Amino acid sequence: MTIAHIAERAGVSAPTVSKVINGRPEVAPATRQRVERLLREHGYRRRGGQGDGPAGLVDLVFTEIESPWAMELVRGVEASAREVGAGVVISVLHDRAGPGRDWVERIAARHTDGAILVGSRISADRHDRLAARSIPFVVVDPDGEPPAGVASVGATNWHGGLAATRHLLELGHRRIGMIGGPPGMLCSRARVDGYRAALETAGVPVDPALIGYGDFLVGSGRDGGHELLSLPDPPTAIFAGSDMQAFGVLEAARRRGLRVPGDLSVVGFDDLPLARSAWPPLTTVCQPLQEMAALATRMVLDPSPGGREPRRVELATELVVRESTSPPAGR
Amino acid sequence: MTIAHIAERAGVSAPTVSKVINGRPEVAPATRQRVERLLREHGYRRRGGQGDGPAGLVDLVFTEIESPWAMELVRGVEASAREVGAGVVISVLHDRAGPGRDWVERIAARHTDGAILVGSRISADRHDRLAARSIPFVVVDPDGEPPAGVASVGATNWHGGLAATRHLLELGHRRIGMIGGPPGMLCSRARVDGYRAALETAGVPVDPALIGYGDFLVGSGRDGGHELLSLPDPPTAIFAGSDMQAFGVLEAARRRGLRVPGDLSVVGFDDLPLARSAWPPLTTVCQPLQEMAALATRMVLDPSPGGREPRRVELATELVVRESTSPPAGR
DNA sequence: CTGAAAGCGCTTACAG
DNA sequence: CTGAAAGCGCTTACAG
Repeated sequence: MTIAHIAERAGVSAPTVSKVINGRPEVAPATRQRVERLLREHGYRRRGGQGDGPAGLVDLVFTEIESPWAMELVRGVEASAREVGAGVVISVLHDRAGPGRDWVERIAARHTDGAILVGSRISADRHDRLAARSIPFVVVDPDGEPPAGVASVGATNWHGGLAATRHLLELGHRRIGMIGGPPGMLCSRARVDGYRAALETAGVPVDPALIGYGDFLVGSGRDGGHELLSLPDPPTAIFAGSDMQAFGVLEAARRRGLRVPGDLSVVGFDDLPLARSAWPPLTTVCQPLQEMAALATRMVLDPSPGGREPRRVELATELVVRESTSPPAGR
Repeated sequence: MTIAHIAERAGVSAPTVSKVINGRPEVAPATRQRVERLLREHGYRRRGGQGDGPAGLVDLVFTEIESPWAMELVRGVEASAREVGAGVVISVLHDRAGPGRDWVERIAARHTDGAILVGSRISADRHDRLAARSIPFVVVDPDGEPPAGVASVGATNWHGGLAATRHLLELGHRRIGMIGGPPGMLCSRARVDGYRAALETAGVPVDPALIGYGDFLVGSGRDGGHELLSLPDPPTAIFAGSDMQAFGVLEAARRRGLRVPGDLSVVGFDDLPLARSAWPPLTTVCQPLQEMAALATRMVLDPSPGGREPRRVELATELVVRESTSPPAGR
């Protein structure tokens, strides 16, 4: 499928199609739309010479890569990209607002076969530009509700939050603190809502003073932990929105001379490899990060000519009980 | 610099140059050599059309990415690549023997601007192929002595091992265990040699039973820790070749009911962000991973027309004393 | 806003 | 083993 083919079908000349692809301004809106639609329908790809073929590249775009959490995703994407001989291009946005205006042009210039966005937004404009160049893409753990027609991959965060909180309730805890991730992120909100749902189902009142928010990193767990433990009536258990936050809570507890789980039970979320080596080994909600990454990669790289309609997939989470939880001291 | 220019200078036709670049067999050895030399000297890069310019891609090749250690390198490379608008392609070899035969062809096909190899070997064959396509490359923490003419980046590992061991000696320890990384890796051997040098300088005999080797990951620290602590005359301090191994040692100590640093002092190597959040906060040797990565990226991406001769650079390490070390119990 | 013409860098098929 | 010729996909400069 070359520029000439598209031009013929659109009833325009090759140069005009070239201009549309390169985002030149001097094209009539109606023409641009007609050409973009054909480009998309035929899955046009630039070929940089006689028989270049696809570049064999997936773009993996993070907002931050401070947590080992990101590495799990990298491992998953790398492994499935390798299976089909593709390379993985990593970039870091440092901004949850999503990729900038010229991002699509940059990745198109390197002939990327598809893009995976992690934890960011995707504007309608970026979405349209990707579609015009038929670069498939998926959002993992989107920040906010993605626009209609955007495929996404996540985990059953609500269920995870429910299971974690239920576990603490079953051990006999009644004052259970929660330190969530960024409140704007769907995955984070769902975990908090699962926590609330478990409390409400058990007839335990939800105390807003027991709910804090952070950024999924160690520091926010430490700060949130100190805050909750300074309360006049402190919690006997804390559910953290991520394993890193849980590590921060452990640190805060130790600094205050509290033993875990004797004086304070702690539950994390993610089940990073490190959770097993923490002290005490961390009870946490396992989300299959590598599988999520592999699925996103396949969605983006596999032509699957029939099923091009965008999907929203949530993979199952599972509570993993280790040694950081026990009945509260009073019992 | 186009194929036509090279052809003119080599006194051959453009198709012949094209054949050399694409590794076609039907070129006389003498011609091939002459063309390859010119290609290299002029830093020829394929341009996939009128004004494609460089692809803006750095290949970052790991043998494994299980440790958060790898993420620090990724962060450093990504940050400096971004400065010059380049993307970072990550791949994982799962083999310390280095990249396979067709690796150079694959990265050349995507027009990579340079390659950074982490912790692997680079064969003379791969080296020659990279040179023929003038793809600059650097090895970070090479496995074994790299061939002559290969640029490398590392840290002052020997000094780090010396400083860590000296610190333990100054605290009064005399039986100091060491759990090193893979004995084949230069960075690992240098740390062990620094340990030996410190002991010898202090007049403390080196006991081979106190030296173990592993793979830089948590598991090998745990296993090595248990082994050392099972000795009839166990060490009062352990120096681990990496922070992850030190975490494993902490785990082994706790499983045996030993307190750190009361019953056992532990020193790591790397100073990962996690070292600060460990319990107790880990005394460790800081190596500037992000700076090492940034330097490697600049070496590979910066044309620096004058200074093309390969360099070997070691960045300084520094002991960071936290709370996992103290005088031995007897004192 | 559009396209015929010229041009770019590269590759292929084939004659020698 | 080599290269003149033809061709590919794309872009640019410019006339209308």
